[in-house]
Amino acid sequence: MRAAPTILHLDMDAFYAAAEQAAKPSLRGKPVVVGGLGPRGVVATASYEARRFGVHSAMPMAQARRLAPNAAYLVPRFTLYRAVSEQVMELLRGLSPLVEPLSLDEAFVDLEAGGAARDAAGARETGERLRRDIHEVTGLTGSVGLAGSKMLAKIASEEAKPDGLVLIEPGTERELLGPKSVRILPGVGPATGEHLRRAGMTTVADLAGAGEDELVRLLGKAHGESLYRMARGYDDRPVVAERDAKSVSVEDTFDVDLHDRVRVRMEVERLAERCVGRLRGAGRSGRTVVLKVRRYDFSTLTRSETLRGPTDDLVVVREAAARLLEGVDTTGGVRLLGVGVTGLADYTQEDLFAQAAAERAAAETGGGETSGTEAGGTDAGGVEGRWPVGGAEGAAAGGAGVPGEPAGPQGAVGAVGAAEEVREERRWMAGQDVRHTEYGAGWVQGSGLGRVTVRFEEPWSAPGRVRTFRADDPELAPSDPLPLVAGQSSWPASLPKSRSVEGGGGSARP
DNA sequence: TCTGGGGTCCTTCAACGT
DNA sequence: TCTGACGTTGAAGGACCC
Repeated sequence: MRAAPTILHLDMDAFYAAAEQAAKPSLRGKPVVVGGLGPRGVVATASYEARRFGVHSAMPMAQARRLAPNAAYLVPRFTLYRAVSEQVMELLRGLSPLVEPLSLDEAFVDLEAGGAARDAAGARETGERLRRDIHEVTGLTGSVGLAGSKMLAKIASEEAKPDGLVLIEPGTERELLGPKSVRILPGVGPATGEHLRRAGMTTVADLAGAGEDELVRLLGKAHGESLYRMARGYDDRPVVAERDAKSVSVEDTFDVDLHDRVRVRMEVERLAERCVGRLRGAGRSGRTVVLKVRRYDFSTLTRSETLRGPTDDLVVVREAAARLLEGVDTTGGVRLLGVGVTGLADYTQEDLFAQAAAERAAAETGGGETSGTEAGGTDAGGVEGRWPVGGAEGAAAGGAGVPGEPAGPQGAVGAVGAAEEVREERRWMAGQDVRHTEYGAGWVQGSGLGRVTVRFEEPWSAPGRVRTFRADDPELAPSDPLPLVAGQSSWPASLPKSRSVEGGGGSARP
């Protein structure tokens, strides 16, 4: 434990929803829910207005719609969130070289390493200045926690929400933690919480009083020991700036369970392509291929195969995934499929060719495959953190589904199809940025039946008017997100190209 | 109309080599 | 040569986090 509260935890308030409200003046002060719009979507973030109706993260979207039928339901726009996140992280890096991002909207900062604060007063002033800067640059609010450890700084920022700052003075930790629920400690989720409750422990003080041996007996060595330390306020985990990923994976939940074995195999191949695209985008290769299957009854199983050496070869990964699928019974239906690679190594050319050659020789498949690397590289490469945008298709858009089999996630097929058939019907997602040659910038409020409704407004304008167009109106085009604050010179100039065909349909106001 | 996606870490068990 | 102890590795699953 440090002598001064110089670990800072920043947590942006209802980040995705707040960014949407900042971008769309007509939604300010209104309930906004961001998440998957398909029949199996869940809530990613709800604005504070929506939370008053009981809507919260990870809730099934259908349930959210029942609780808050008049909220705006939007598909996530990671392009925007990433750009705003980068602005925030840049401000944090101005405070210290030791910044540990946890996600797009959260990070730890070691203020001591940056010399930004040496005592409580200095830390508080730095935190308040940061909050002002964030609001000035992004138009959004964030909550700041300051303490002598990561655990306490995170608890402090939670207490500070929304739009506040809380500092925990060293020496007050146990008194502060004691009466709180065990669930505030990192690593205590629903299962561990219930386990502890059955053992008669509901507060942090109960854990501290139980003793290390008892917690180890209940939860195992690693978990028990770390929890005992945390319960007494000890946490010496350092802020770590750079972390190498240990695995890369992609998965898709289908709108309707898949029963056709051929279709299942095809989806596994597509997932392998996307996975390898991401792997290569990160300049990595991996040794263990993992197949994940969630069945109709939500039971999940994984199968894995470790290769002789690391690879980033599409053919190798695809064939390994296909072999793993052979050993899985899919009768009854498949709800989700995933393909991942673990045991990551840094990419080397030698590894690639040696492994590819060895695997091909061993498998003796050949089958007309050439190098097969192009598909993986161009498909979904580099697009990470995607929401299941495909889930919004089919059911909501009411078109362009795959005949026979219900429409599932369509990322790869959609993109390929669009390249060949430019005249194909355009699809619009609720919340998507657009530009009209006459009316300017706006966003899709809803679409369907060959029509798209657009609200024309900008982050710095008054709430705008709504107009409806034909879905194939040539004057309407997808566009990149605008900065949330007018005249942003620091707004990332090279935003990823907007993905116009990644989903469609749905409505912000059903 | 129940329950996403992308991760990390830990535990258990079995196989295998020494 | 056989057997047990032990460490390592791989496979699978579970809990947790955002």
